[in-house]
Amino acid sequence: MYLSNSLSTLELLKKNKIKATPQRIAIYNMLVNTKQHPSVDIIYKSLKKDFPSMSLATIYKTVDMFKEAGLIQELKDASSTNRYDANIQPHPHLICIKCNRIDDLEMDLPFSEDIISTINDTTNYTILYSQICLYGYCPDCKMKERK
Amino acid sequence: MYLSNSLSTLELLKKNKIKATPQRIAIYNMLVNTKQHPSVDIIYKSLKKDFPSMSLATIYKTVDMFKEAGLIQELKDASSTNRYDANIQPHPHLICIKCNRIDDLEMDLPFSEDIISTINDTTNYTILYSQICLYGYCPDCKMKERK
DNA sequence: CTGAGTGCAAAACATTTGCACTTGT
DNA sequence: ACAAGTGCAAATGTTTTGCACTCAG
Repeated sequence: MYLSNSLSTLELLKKNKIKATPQRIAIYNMLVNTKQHPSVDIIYKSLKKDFPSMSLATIYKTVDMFKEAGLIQELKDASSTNRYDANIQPHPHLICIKCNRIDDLEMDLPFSEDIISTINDTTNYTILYSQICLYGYCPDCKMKERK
Repeated sequence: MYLSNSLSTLELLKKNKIKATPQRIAIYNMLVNTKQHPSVDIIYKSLKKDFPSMSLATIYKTVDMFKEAGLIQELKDASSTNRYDANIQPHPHLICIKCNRIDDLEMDLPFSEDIISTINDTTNYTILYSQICLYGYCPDCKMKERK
């Protein structure tokens, strides 16, 4: 089971001082068990069967809270819709500009801590996190596409 | 003048088989003359004095067409609003998560052609372009922020 | 002259908000 | 018990669309 060697979702939320409601546990579990980088709407549809009355607003509030707590990361697909990832390790994303599918790229991050420090020094920004997005056609859309 | 050594906007549009309307010329000129990565709304407000009847829809259609033609690049600020840049050289962006200001980072792109080829081969994606976004506080917001 | 472009208003979405009701601790 | 969370509906903000009018080539 996915939690065998780690905290249960309940414990994780408590550890982060987040009140553990069934909805929040379900949302986190869904995110941690998929590689699909789901949108709020996908989360909503996916949990609909277990929580028929769950509202989109709850999911928006929840993912926002998880993001603030650093439990998940937010990214945007090619059409700008927010997508969520329970893998909080910075890692490049492959984004299909046709179907909006998002995959992870297994690769080292080009921005080391050193580089971030240099950027902070030279630009006067305070960089907190970075994202690398590679846009193009996914394997499926590549075949259908002729341009 | 900014065009002294290059094509006029009129010529550039014609070269790209884009019908050169006054609106399109004005939008492109505005983008090429700023480092601010403006949003559609900013472009709209900025051109309002010269084109009082210009509509937002025209600007949306125009930037989309320019993007498809490869004349500008689109990026998204921290709140997801689309922003535009007439500098089509891939370059990392610094994005303020408080005021949504976007600056360019003068730095080499970590993704060389070689790396893109490798990614294309190993992932079966066809990568067309990439974006590197560094999120944090800009110099102005850094000072105001206390957290 | 004619198809492409523009402006307007309405529509379509994604996301946020206010508030009464419910629930975890 | 009570502050915090949820669900609903309405509001907001951005982007898209349909269509009659206009204009660049």
